[in-house]
Amino acid sequence: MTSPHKLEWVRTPQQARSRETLERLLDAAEAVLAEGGLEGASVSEIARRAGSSVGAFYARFHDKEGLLRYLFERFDEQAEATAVVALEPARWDGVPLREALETMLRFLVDVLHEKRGLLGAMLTRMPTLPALGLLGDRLLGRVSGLVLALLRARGATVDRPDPAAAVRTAVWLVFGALELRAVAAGHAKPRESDDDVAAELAELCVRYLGLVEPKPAKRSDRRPPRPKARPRTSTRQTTEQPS
Amino acid sequence: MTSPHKLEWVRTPQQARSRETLERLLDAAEAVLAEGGLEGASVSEIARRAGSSVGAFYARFHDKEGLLRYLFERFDEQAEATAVVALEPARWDGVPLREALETMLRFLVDVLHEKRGLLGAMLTRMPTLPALGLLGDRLLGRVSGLVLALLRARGATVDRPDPAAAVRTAVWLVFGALELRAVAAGHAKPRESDDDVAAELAELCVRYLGLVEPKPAKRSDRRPPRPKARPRTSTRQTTEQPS
DNA sequence: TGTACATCAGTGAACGCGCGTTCACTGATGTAC
DNA sequence: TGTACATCAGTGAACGCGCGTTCACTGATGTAC
Repeated sequence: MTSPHKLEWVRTPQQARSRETLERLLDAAEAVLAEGGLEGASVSEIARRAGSSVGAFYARFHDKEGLLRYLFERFDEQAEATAVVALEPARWDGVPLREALETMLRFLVDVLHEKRGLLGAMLTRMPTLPALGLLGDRLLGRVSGLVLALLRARGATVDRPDPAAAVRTAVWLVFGALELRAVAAGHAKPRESDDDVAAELAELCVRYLGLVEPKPAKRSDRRPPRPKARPRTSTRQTTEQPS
Repeated sequence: MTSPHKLEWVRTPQQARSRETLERLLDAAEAVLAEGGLEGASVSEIARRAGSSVGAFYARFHDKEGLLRYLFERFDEQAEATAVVALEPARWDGVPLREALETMLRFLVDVLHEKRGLLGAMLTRMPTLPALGLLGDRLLGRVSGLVLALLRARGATVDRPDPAAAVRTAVWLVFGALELRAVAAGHAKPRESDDDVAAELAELCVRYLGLVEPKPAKRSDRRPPRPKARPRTSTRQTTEQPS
């Protein structure tokens, strides 16, 4: 809400009441998208689910496109903020690389499944909205950079001529596969368990990147991993920095 | 046209003239899907592009849903038939595994890009049409089986506890990543060249599966690879067996 | 604190547009004798 | 081969429905004095 460029997509609320309405509309939109896809997400349905009205919707957004753009941009911001927190080297002090990878990937499986409605909508809109592709590209680049930094901070070596490019490809592979899985899933549970998928993707990273970690110093203060940060639920903005 | 279950989605044409109209409608539908996605693919637009009329459309299909189901099923059949031909061990006699992989993956990049409209539509419809997910699952299983058979026929070893599962995962990764790339691309050219992508995916397969091929027998009749089979353009059915 | 007024927020019926679908009709093809 | 009829194929205007969007109106909140 504080970033000024968002004024393009949403009419800034002036009172607490309308801010709440806005949040409810956003939550409802994501819920409806997850259940019925873009086709089931009519403005009246979104308003109904939010316990609001069509008029209230248009008091907040210039048009339906505005809602979608706002949701996409918010997703991008939340994803990046979460990645920054999750990939901070300090968070994984004393945790073996493979375990760290698995924990992160398991988390990613859940997030992408939760956001499958939004992801599906983004995929649908991508051919028409080239800016969306750029958004995805930017996020991919940002996450890859963070992963590379994390690996370097741990002193892990990547057995590839161009580690940066290889990491980028690995991130792309993981996102592509999980996005396909999440969007294709619908409500049905896929055949492989989420844990198995996370473990396999960790295996993929280790093998594809040729990851080797230096022997850990046998410190006695090895802490167990702290629980991973969850992305903010859509009722709050996630622009604050990681602590 | 010969498989009887298709009668559900399409009204079998009786004359050559109407068969041609049907083909033109199908081609137009794919073209329109590729350009404007599901949203741009109205019945009147499809008919217009086919140089036909709305009435002619409904003479062939019960409804719009019928067209989509037919296209999806035809894609599935063509994909499977192409996979059978492309993954036949004899085709790759004397070709090193890595080169074979790269050639096949390069081909896959092109096909998925060509079919990006249809793939996008399938992704959009998947949450609503659970049958589509099953279709994808079946194809994934079938292709994985063929890949595994090809590897075995060549005497290549897979350094994984459960080779079948690992191959399946690899196929899933490749499809997911390429589908994301193709659908997200729209008309813009992605940053990495198609050749680079194919090479990287080959690297992925070799490393992730721990592929090792036995030294080739130094036969003098080592033939160069025959050109890969192209999938049939939509003006012909692809139910014939590989020669 | 109380009152008057301006602005913000929300409501839901109404409108117009584009879509999927139908249908009365015309033209082309095949068949019987 | 020619003619009469039946069926197949195609046309495009018309219909109805649901969608996105607007707007006249009511209610809530904030502010000036």
